[in-house]
Amino acid sequence: MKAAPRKTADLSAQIAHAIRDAIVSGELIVDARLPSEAELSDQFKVSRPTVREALKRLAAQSLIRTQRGASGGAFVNRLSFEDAYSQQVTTSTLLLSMNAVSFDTACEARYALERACASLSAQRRTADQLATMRAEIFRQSQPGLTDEAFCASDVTFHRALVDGAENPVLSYQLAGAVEAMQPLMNMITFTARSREEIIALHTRITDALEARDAETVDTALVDLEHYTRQLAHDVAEQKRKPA
Amino acid sequence: MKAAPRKTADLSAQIAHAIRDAIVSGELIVDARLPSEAELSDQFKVSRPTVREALKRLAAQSLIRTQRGASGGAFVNRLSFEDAYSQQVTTSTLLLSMNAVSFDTACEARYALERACASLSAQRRTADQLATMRAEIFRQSQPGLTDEAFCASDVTFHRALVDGAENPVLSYQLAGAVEAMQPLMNMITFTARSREEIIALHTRITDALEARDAETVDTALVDLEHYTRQLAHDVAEQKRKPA
DNA sequence: GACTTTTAAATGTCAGACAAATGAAAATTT
DNA sequence: AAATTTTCATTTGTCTGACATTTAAAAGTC
Repeated sequence: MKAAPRKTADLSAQIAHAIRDAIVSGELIVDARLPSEAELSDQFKVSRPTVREALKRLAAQSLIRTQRGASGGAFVNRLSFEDAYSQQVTTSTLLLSMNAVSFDTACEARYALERACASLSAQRRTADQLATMRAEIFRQSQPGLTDEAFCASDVTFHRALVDGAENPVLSYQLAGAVEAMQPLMNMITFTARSREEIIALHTRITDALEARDAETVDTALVDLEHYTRQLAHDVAEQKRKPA
Repeated sequence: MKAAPRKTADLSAQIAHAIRDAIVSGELIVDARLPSEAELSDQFKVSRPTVREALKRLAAQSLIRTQRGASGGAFVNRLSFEDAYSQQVTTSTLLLSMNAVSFDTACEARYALERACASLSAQRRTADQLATMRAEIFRQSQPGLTDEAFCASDVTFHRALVDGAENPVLSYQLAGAVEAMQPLMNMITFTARSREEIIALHTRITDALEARDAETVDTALVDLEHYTRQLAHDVAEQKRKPA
């Protein structure tokens, strides 16, 4: 953890980078306590506010956690899947909203990833996950449901599908993508007719999953992707000439 | 962008959250200039160092950039695919190293995602990408290559395969996963025999891609996954009894 | 008009101080 | 002696005020 000055960046950025490298390289292991802010100030020959800014940068990435009081300090954080997942959601959401990624592109990516999980889910799905999916299908069929609630249920349904793969790395990657797309999905108004269609596809997916029929799950997901993109396309058309 | 106090967290965390919400909600658009640190201090009724800590948190996530001098300040950053990608690499790397994700799990996730891209790549691959892949295959066949260089070339090869899908969302997601696995891959010693096998599979993939034969690409990737996992398994065996 | 100088505004950094939390040791009580 | 309370040192959180540095625009000069 030595002060390796890179380019001419802020001191706080340099220090954050140095500490981050120490963590990534394993020099600082999980739950290890960093030197106190005063000690870091001495080591890096900077003031305490500068050290603090560096530590806040790391805290923002969930790399460290801090605790006040005696025997307190900054500790290397074990990055949980949840932390990683929420960071991914934020990043993906911003990427989608700020870079004007088209709905088609996002949709294609999402279903491509989801289909990658599907074959694994077909092998490994538990009764629990099937129950979750069927419960969400039931919820989706309730007449009084708002569009937002319908979409939220949709997310839960697909998360269950993804979690069925029993691979936390896949779950974390994909769940981020699915959730990040929710705002875009919310912009689509679901008519009673389109909900019916989606529920039918969800049922087809769940049935196939129960039968461990990977191929049918795959084709159903392809159909769902096409249908979703068609819906988005129709909404865009309608907006252009709202006669 | 009002001061909405959440729980009993640090002030800097609260402020960072408030500003982040303003960005995500679109209240602050790309390239918009935030109020100066002094003005933010007044608005949130905190001191400048506290505001600065909040801003550093946001800077760590590439949500803002700062510029010194007159007409300088903090600006909402357009999150580039590159920024998102490097964040994803960091997060994925830490997740893999700190959570003791098994090689099998990581490998399975990686190839599942990669196969998701493959069918799209088969449709859209350009001559350029094919050329890159063949160049890397050639590099991999050079006898003097170190294991690290072999792995690096492997990453480049697979990135080209993923980029062939012409879907930046997929590229950003998957490239992170592939790169994060490199340290794990580096731990595998590639004998001349195993390199030969891998090169043969890479060639099979590239040929199939050139012929736009999605199915063969898929099966070749399945074979490559199995072979990679077998190699890792053998290495683990060898370590247990290095007779 | 083109160039140079000045200036004001903003971030970057520093120093010192106090507040608040917290665990451990010391003192007190039972 | 055991249990409880008090004290205390350590560490982060926050504030105040100041100065350094950068930078673009305004003012001045040729």
